[in-house]
Amino acid sequence: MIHNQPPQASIKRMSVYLRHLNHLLSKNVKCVSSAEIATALDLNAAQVRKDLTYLGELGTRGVGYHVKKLRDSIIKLLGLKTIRKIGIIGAAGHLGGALARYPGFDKHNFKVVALFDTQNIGQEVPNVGIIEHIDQINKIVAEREIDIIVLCVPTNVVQEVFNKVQDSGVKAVLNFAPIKLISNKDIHVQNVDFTSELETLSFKLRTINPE
Amino acid sequence: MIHNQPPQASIKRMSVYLRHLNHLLSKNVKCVSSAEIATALDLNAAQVRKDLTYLGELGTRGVGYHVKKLRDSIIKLLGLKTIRKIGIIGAAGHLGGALARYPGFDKHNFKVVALFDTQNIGQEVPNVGIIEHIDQINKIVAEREIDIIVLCVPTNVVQEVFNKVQDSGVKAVLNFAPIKLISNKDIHVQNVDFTSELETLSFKLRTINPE
DNA sequence: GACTGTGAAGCCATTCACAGCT
DNA sequence: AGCTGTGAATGGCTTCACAGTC
Repeated sequence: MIHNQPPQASIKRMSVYLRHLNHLLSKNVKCVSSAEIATALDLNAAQVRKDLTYLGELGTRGVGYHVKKLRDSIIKLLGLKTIRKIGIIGAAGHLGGALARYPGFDKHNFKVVALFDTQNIGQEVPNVGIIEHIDQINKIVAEREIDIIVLCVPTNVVQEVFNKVQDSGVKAVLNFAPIKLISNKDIHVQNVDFTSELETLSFKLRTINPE
Repeated sequence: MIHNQPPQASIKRMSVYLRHLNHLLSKNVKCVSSAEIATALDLNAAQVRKDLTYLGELGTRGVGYHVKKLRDSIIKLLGLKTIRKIGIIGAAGHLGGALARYPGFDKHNFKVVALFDTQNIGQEVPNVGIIEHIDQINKIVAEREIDIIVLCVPTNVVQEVFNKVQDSGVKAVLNFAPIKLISNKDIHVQNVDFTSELETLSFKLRTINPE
């Protein structure tokens, strides 16, 4: 059967599968069934199978999936065979600084190669690098072949900073500010919005414990 | 018309509307149409109207929506009329520390009332509080009426910590670790998974720039 | 004329159910 | 027997299109 692009929802789950497969590999598990994956991740087994067919027909009927093959296919699908290079803007702030020091990037095939801010220029984050001025962004993006810019700047300046990022030629942005960024170019934007998640929790609490 | 509970997707957008309405209020805008909201937030106007009817029939045909009334209704729907109290576990870490210092909580009707860790007990986060040992969680949750626990602990211990959190009687958890938490009680869990967002970006980059 | 509220239609994602391998 | 791959059925969300109101 010919497979189209996997839908957005499947892509999100691919990340989740990838982590679980890494976990299984670390426990030396060689083979896994869709039902086992579904149980571990609280999903439907049919959905797991349907998602995995976007990778090709990797399973063996009556047996299951080969963990390593599956993992490698997901890494390939997600474009993680080569390490993705990240630049963090707002690295002098608390959140930016925390991300710069996040130890999990290596394991996930990402690498922080640049730190930007308008303050604390020259300050070093051990094992990562030195904070550089955001005005250098065009040059540094090109030189270090940055794939993704992570925006950790206050909400009131994020649109302005985002405009500079667009001009730098970067094609993907991860935005931590709780605001919809307006873009005029073809640039991919994903948002991490913990405020919204907190408000969702607040709503759910309300249904248990209404006024 | 009788309205049921708004669907999950609408709740997520309520957060987004709330922020936009706050923004409009700060610019002294009194009245807004569904089309204006839709343009600003990159949504469909019919969807905005449908979402807003979950709040009741607040609009005026031919005119639009009263910004303040709309805002108050969303705050009520999301259960944010009373401030929601937050406890942060892993407050001695980089991410937990950054969240403890996040200045946006006030504006969003959340308040950090407890900081937990197993290290750096007694250390102070200015204007927030002192880091206390996680073994105190049951007592502190009850005393300070904590609504939501934010988990900023390393992936390899998060399930273990989550088990303690469940026993503490808290009813909502925001988890920053990239793993599916297994729960045995009725507890609401939302996840913030920036690793997954990064992998989504990596996938999108791949379609521009395939191997 | 402008804009809301909403049934109906359309679209996407999930789940079912079973044929097809091993 | 056990498990995958997948068409068909279902369910949920989004968008259309227009009647209803100011």
